[in-house]
Amino acid sequence: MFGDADERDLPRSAMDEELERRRRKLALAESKGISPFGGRYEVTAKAKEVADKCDEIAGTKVSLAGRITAIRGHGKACFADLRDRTGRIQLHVRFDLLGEENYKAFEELIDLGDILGIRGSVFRTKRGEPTVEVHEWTLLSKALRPLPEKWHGLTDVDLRYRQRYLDLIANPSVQDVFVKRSKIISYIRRFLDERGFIEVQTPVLQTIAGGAHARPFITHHNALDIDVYLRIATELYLKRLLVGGLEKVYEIGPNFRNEGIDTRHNPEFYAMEVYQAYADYEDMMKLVEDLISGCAQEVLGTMKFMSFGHEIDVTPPWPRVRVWDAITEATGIRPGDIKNDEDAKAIAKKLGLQMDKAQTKGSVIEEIMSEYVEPKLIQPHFLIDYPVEISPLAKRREDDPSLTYRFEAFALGSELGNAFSELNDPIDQKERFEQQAREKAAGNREAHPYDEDFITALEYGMPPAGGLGIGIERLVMFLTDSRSIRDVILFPMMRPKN
RNA sequence: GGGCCAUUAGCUCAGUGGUAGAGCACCCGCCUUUUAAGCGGGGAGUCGAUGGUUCGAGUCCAUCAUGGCCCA
Repeated sequence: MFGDADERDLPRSAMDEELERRRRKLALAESKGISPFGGRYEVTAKAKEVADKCDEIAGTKVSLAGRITAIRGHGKACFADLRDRTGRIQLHVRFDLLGEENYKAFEELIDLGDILGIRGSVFRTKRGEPTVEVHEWTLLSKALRPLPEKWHGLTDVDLRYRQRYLDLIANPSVQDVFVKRSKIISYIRRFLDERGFIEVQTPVLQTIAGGAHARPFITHHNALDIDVYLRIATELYLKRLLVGGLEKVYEIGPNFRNEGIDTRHNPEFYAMEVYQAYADYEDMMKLVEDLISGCAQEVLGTMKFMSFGHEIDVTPPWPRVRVWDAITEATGIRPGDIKNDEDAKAIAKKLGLQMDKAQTKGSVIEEIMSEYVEPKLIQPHFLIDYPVEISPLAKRREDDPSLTYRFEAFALGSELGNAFSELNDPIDQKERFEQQAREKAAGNREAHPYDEDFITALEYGMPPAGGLGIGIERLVMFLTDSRSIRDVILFPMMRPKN
């Protein structure tokens, strides 16, 4: 009496039934001699082009390919939507044009989500919709799983990031962001190439992870039996190329930082670094203004746009504010108030700064900046003349050796770029590394590591130079009004399921 | 690391201790210019997981998992 529950009687979920149904259709297609996963297909038109030029090309034959995203049955005819990279176009599939067998095959075999090639002629319906009257259809790929819901799309952020392909299908605006990302990177390359820079590739696997303050990922090279790090920056290698005489170089590529994940941080991100011999940080400020305003003009068609609820204007020139002027204005604290680490601790206490890092002069200044100054910088600004303690690779100011020729570009309270006149004095550089080593010993895990070979390179002579780094994701977020870095990275880092 | 919130059908969401719901999608029927097509009918669930409280838990409690927001 317990053994008679046949497998056929077990409850099956809607999903099981759907998968089974689609697989049956696949088998049915094969039995009719129709390949469910077709091959090359000659495409002569795109959806948007047909829609835009509908009246101009009405009556002409076109060939399109794309995914079926809606079918509206009408008895002996049906309307369907076909989506390609450019947009959506309506199809009209008619019994009287295809004949009984072919029309029935379409009705029986095609599901939402299938990828089809179609040939037909362009017309406009009574209701004014640009449409392709289908003469021939070809199954190019059978979808074995159903698409997310057509009206609300896919909103579950977990699913959106883990199954980005579904997000891209269900939410067309997501495609726009990544097309813009592509255009931004492409513009940067064009901009720099036109100015005589050459793009280079330096190691991702490094034995000393320098050029920034961050903890690296560690991995292991088996043949050499050594630990190596994924790079946190490209800076020190690019400067070696200045020593080598390449003079104007840049690199665009991934960096890796072993830190937490939030709306502004992904452990893997893209950065652009540029170095120009015989230039300085003034040149770099000009370059940032021209690059970002030009990029906005190229990609958005304007230098004034909405981002994070603010009307942003990136038209050059951008205001410049000295770091200490900004700190004094915001807090009343003057450079003389923080002469050493003891002063810094007292100031931190007075301001109620809660810091998990060691409270050194440099780190307290950084904390004051991020707490009191940076959030106010909504329109593009340059903060200039950073203290030497937090700028171990930047050249000292001649008129005040406690400061450097360094700036950071800010907008919407967020850093867009970091640049300086590069330190090319090997003796000073060595002392800065030694200072960083002391900070490391004092517990700062993000202190810059000592790089002996880099010192050696400088000893051969590096031309004075301006250098610049820009985080690509921050720039894309800024220009596309994206609230999370995960919205501008196709496959952001996620904790694995199960 | 701390606080708050979310997790229910493939998707989007209702459901405040007493029979598991809707829209889309899916299946069947009608329909040859519709478009969130329409009309009629139907099937679909490990209510994130594990414990607990209770006569009875999607609902209350605890722990855990994943994600989001805020804080550090």
